[in-house]
Amino acid sequence: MPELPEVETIARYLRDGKDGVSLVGQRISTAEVLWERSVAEPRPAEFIGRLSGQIIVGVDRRAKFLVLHLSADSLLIHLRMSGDLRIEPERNESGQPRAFAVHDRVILHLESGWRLVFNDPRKFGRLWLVEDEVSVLGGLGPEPLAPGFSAEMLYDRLHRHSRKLKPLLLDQKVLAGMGNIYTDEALHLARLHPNQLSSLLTVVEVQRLWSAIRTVLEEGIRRNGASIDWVYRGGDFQNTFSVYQRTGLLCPVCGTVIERKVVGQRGTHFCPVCQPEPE
DNA sequence: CATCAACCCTGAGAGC
DNA sequence: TGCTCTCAGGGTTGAT
Repeated sequence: MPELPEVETIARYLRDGKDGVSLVGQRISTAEVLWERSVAEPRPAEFIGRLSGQIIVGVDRRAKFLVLHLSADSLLIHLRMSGDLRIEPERNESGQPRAFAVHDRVILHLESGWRLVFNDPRKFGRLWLVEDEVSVLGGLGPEPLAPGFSAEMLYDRLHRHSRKLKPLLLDQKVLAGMGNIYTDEALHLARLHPNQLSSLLTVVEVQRLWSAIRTVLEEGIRRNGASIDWVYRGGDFQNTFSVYQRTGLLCPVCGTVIERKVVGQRGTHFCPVCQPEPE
């Protein structure tokens, strides 16, 4: 499930290209919507009409959103659980039109003869075409890897609430980009229990958490994200997990058996010794 | 304000 | 082998 490092990896792929094909500078000829609910706004007919003719002038990431800056609008894409994007030629080697794959949902045809395909088996992903991206992204919390994001800022945000750390870190209004994997890994590295109440954290504990969050996210990006389940993106961060999906295996730090419990409706993995349960 | 259930979906894995 | 059942997971919405 794409989180900040995976989305960053995809953004770089779209921007810098792999086979020398980048989205930047390309003009959209038209679009196809194969599953209407994948388009959050506007209505599919307007979505297609407004996209046609626009030029992709830049590709960015904000939290877990991909942001395609177009000549007149912004196209925002959230991959949610199973979404993926690929760039491919419209025609195969023999010159025949390339067939769509199963679970392809939205297609942007490019004048260059290439196309951008949004594929999403579980249909949770969404696309927004908006004039002002603030209407969608406005409520997001700070980027944890931004240079200006300090431990003091995190302390302030944690102490504004009295919530369990796990659901708080997953809350995109508090901090943008963390998902289940990197939250579990960061809490383990920071030696904090997922049930720890945010308002009770000391300065030293917040400093540890701040550092841990940045460490796991940077390592995730360095490894091109994690490839888990049936979604393979070429990343290998999954090989360095300390706790995530390692229930019953041994903690790499202390050798204790990793436990799993549901916290805030999310499967949560932790080491009961490194991360002692608070009172 | 915090918590929780339901919802949106499909495929994987378990159980039979 | 092949069927049915359960469940994960991000985010939103509505109820408690």
